[in-house]
Parts: sequence; C-alpha cells; structure tokens
Amino acid sequence: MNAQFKKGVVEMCILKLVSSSDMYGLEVIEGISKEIEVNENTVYPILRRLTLAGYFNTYKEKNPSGPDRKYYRATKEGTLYLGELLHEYRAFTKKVERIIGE
Amino acid sequence: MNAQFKKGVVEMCILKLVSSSDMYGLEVIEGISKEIEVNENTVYPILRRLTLAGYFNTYKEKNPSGPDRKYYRATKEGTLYLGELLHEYRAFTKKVERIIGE
DNA sequence: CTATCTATTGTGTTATGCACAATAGTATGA
DNA sequence: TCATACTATTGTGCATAACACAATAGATAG
Repeated sequence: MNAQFKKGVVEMCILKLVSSSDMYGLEVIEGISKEIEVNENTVYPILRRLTLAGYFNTYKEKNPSGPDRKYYRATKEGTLYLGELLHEYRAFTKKVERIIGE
Repeated sequence: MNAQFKKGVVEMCILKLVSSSDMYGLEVIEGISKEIEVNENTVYPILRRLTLAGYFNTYKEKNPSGPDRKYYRATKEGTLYLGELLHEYRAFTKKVERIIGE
C-alpha cells in the first residue's frame, strides 16, 4: 500500500473516530485498521500531537486485564479542526477526480 | 491547502496527464494547476524522478519564443504504473469514505 | 518467576511537497 | 546596445508524516 496516500488522512480519520466517542489508543488503531492498514507507531504519535495542539483532552481509566488505558476526548477546537479537514479533503479528492477522470 | 493530502497524488496526476499526451514541464504544471494548486519545484523533480525510474522518455523540441522545451512521453512501464496507482488510490479513498462516512 | 498479552513511548529513516535561489535562452523597449 | 522581462528548467535545503525497530511497564497464566 502506497504510504504517501495516507499522509494527513490518518490524522483526519483519528479525529473522526475520537470525535464520535472517547477512545484509547489501541481502540483507535483497531477502528482505523478495519479499513486501512495502519501501524501503532503512526497512531500514537498523532494522538500525542493532537493532544498537544489542544484538539484532544486525555484521562486515565483502570483496565482489569492490563495497564491503565489513556482515553482521548475531542475538544471543541478538535471538532472544528475536523470539520475543516473533512471539507478540505472532499474538495481535494473532487479536484483529483477531475484530473484522473472517468 | 493541506500539503499532506497531495503526497503521492501529484505524481499520479502527472502520470495521467503525460499518458494522455506528450507534454513539457510547464504544460504539465498548467494542467495540474487548473484544479490543484501546485508548485513548479514540486513538478519538475517528479518529472525527473519518473524519467529516471523508466516511466517517461524525454526529447527536446525547439521553441520560437524561448529556450528549448523538454517533452515527456510515458513508456509502457509508465502506463502500467499509472494503472496500479489509480487502482490503489480509488480503493484507498473508498476505505477512507467508510471511516469519515455519512 | 518466566512468558505472554495489553498499552504506550521513544529514536531514527525515508519520501514528498515546496520555499528559496540560480541558470539560461529569447524578445522587446529605452 | 543593454537592461528588463518572460519562458523553461535545475539545484539545495527544510518540514512533515508514516513507519520500522526497539524499549518500557502493568497484569495474568502456566
């Protein structure tokens, strides 16, 4: 799979999933992996980056079968940013279709 | 415009344009620019890279109003590679739509 | 008490778009 | 003629994102 096509798109997918409902890292990875092959070393840094940027808040929850889970919750800014990304992405893919057309 | 979304896609668009008909650099830039904002310093290196990879051949043509133009023509390998990219890209965007869906 | 599973973090590499800059041929106006 | 502008291409270096490789750490089962 061409890794280049994923640039920026994985971030948007993560924002979408976490905006739908709070999730911890592995849950996000599973969610994306249902459709797109994605590496844990890709998802975790994005979660940290988006948290640092103020798009996510985090909180810990006990896990009976292993170490605590770090949950991510989208902030208002995160939801706004997701909206922008979705708009940009859809406009972009439409333009690309006009070039590669038919 | 999110530059990340363009990763890999500009290359595919260039392959598509040159496969449709032989073109020189600035012509390719104009073709892409009708839809997507793209920089000359993005397009020229891709043309050289694809030539080096055997996906394009080049030939010079006289230009009455300036320096010679370097034309690019897609090879059989280039056309095959374009087909693969188009297939991958469309499969990928479908999967993304399933995540960001509704 | 070692192995395994779950969950997360850290370092370094690669590829691509692009900003900044330069080179070079041709034409045109002062 | 010579400076300027336009056309066409090339070169250097940077930022970013995906990911390979690796490590850390808690919990549980054999």
